[in-house]
Amino acid sequence: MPRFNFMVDKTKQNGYSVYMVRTREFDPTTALTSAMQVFASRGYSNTSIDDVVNATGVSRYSLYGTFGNKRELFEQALEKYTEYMGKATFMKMLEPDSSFEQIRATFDERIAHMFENEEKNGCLVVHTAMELAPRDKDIEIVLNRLLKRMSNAYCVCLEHSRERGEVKEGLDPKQAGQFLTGAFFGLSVMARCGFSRESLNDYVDSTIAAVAS
Amino acid sequence: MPRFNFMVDKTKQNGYSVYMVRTREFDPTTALTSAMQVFASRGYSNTSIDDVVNATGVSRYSLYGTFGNKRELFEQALEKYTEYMGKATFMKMLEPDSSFEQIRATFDERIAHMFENEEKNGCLVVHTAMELAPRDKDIEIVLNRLLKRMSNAYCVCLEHSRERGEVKEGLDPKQAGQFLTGAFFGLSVMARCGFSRESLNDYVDSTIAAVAS
DNA sequence: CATAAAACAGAACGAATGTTCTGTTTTTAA
DNA sequence: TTAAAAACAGAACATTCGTTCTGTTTTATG
Repeated sequence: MPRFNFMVDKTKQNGYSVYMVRTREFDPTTALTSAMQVFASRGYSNTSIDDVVNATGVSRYSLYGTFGNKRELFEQALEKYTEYMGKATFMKMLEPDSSFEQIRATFDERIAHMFENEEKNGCLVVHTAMELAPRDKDIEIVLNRLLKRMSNAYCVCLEHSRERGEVKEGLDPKQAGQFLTGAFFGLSVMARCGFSRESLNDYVDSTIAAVAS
Repeated sequence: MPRFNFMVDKTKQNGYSVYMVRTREFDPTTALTSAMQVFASRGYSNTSIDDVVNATGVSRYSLYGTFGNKRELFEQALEKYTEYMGKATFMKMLEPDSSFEQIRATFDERIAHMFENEEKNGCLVVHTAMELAPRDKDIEIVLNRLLKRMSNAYCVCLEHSRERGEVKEGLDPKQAGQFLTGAFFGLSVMARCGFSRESLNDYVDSTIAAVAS
């Protein structure tokens, strides 16, 4: 007696039985986005299924039916987060004419995101790095890959800028890309320690200045 | 029927009754240190009282009798952590002849601390900033004060170095101090994302180079 | 309309965890 | 030696939380 959607025999057309049955009342994609936001705000352990139910408006049953369990739901949320975190700003750094403005944009976007909510948004990457990565190799790999991608994007942008003589003498773009990535996450920690938006902007100024000529 | 030490009527001499009673079998200071280490590794929520019992070798009863409850124990552990975190290295930066070597030492000490354990040590400040600060104003204040102290120490050291012409032109020491503090915590996040010790050393190189002339 | 089957709502269950309670042991002044 | 009282060990309790179960509703085909 498979009661869950995902248990349905997928050999039948569309994975549904010959009867069309009751339709879903929620959109899994938007539900996942809401879940992702709760996790980003509170981390994994401090977010209960009830929190997710409240945030998404989706019933416990449907959450389990659609996403498996809390852990799998989280993993999908993390995947979505790492895929989309600052995607637009990071993509722009890969374009041939990218410059420091694009580097700054990645930080600005983050600050804006953190102050979006009254209860300040947290960074799911930092949350996960602290509470799960040390005990879960798979999670660590996901995060490590993300940070490598970010470092690379910064690196590429610095190489573009260097051709125009905008980069500090003797700077190794690869190493500097990694530096910017670390500084990027330091920002999230400072924000959670109650630093003002102006302070964070100063911090970004210093960070950019560190690699500019 | 006060069974706990702290409930004893302190009006009697030494806070003890006329009878000297059974002596404590553990040292509260070393127990607090052990508890602090467990919290630093797993954070608040992911550390159970059983974990603390195992780490300290102190019974549940004695923990409650000595420290109150989990929350108060944590607060004392956090206080101890913020008081002693890199105290030696940060103090040295305040001395008149301090230089970049002292700045580097704060980062080096941190890296050494993180790789001290097989299961890498985490940073209790980052843990707490993420999971408690947003919902507890008192905790946020404690962390904010610590970060301000750290920023100031970096600032003072930069002013010393500047007099010897070792600091980058046009750098604002106060702002740069804050920058170094943020970069300091970025380090912890990268470590938890599986970056190698060499990578972290490169990161420190870049950070120091950002403020040096 | 009848029916199969999934979506739904919420009760129920089991495990984990923070906290308290109970009975025993230890200590030293009287 | 006695006695008072805290330290101790571990059982017990209450709550929270992840997960599953049960009964009802909805859908559209036969």
